[in-house]
Amino acid sequence: MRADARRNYDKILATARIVFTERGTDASLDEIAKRAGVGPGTLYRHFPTREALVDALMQDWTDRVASDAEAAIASGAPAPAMLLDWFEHFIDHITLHRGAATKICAAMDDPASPMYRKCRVMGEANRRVIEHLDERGELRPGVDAANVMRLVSGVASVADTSRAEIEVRPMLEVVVDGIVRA
Amino acid sequence: MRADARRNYDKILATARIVFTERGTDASLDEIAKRAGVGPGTLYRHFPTREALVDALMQDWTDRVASDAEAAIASGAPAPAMLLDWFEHFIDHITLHRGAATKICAAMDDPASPMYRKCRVMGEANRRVIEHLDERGELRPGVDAANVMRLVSGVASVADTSRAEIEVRPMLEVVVDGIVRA
DNA sequence: CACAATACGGAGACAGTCTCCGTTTTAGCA
DNA sequence: TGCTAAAACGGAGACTGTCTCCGTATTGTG
Repeated sequence: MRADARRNYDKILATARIVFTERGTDASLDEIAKRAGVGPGTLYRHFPTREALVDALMQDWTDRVASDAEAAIASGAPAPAMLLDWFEHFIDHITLHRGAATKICAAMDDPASPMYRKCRVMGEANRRVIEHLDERGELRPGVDAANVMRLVSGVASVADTSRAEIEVRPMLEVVVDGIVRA
Repeated sequence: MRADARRNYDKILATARIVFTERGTDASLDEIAKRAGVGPGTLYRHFPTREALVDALMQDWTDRVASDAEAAIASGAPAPAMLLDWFEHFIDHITLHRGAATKICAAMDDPASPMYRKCRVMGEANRRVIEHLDERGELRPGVDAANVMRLVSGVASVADTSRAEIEVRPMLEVVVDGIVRA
């Protein structure tokens, strides 16, 4: 990659991070280009779709999500506490920008999406937490990790979509009660 | 309302029902106008926003949702079966068109939305089912109906958003397990 | 330093939203 | 029925956002 290309790539990303935070993931891409001081052509060459740009912004999530999962497991807390902690971290990650959670829900089961690989990493992290607890015998029989992830993403999506400030905690508590052994 | 106005109103609604089903709730409003044989001005006069149009299409949901809730209660089934049945009906209603569930999630806690009143009716129906079961002593203490509705809407939203065909049943089972008395 | 390869960026085609306002239709009334 | 004010129509067009094409500029390598 040429030096000027790299420069613009980084500039666009930094600007996108700001604009998406200000205005949500539906913000105008041309505006991002303008504020980054590049032409729209440049933006679209680096990021052919909005999704590709959002995806690039999530670069470092992947690692953090995985390490959050490991930390939760390592804590050795009882199932309910461990799950709540893990779920809240999970939701924090996928609601970084308004509208992000919904996009991730869409990408989760769509192998064609550029975000799909990251969703798989998140799914993997989640699976590890669930399986760990399952091995400790603290979950109901038949709990499916993919299913749990969808459910938690749904909670994130509601919170993300809603105009009002929604408390996710009470919803997560229901989910937790629904999967830990009675 | 003048006769020609009524005629156009109905025509637009009928066309919107078709187009939204074909293309989802993001379809072009001008296209709906064109296919309905009216000018865009006419469409926007009757339905100032997309949301107002979607809302008008949901006209008859309200009644059906309420009667579904009554039917569920009248069935006298045990809590898990009654809830599953009710939740599935609920989700059927709010996923009538692709993208509808997400719009409803947004409207649910936004009194300014034209859909807000309908959401309240749905919320009321849900509350009745939950409270009925609570009175029968079959729910865990502290279950909050509004919270349950958000959770179930989240499930609907995930299923609606996802490219793949998601089974809602397993998710609903988790929710049910999370609210019925252990 | 020359020159190919690479990248830039903005003009503009296209699509969707929404409004304004001159024209047409309707309904009530003489 | 014929007239008229009020109501409604509808389409031209302003505006905004997406995305592409291609002439121009920048880079880095021999």
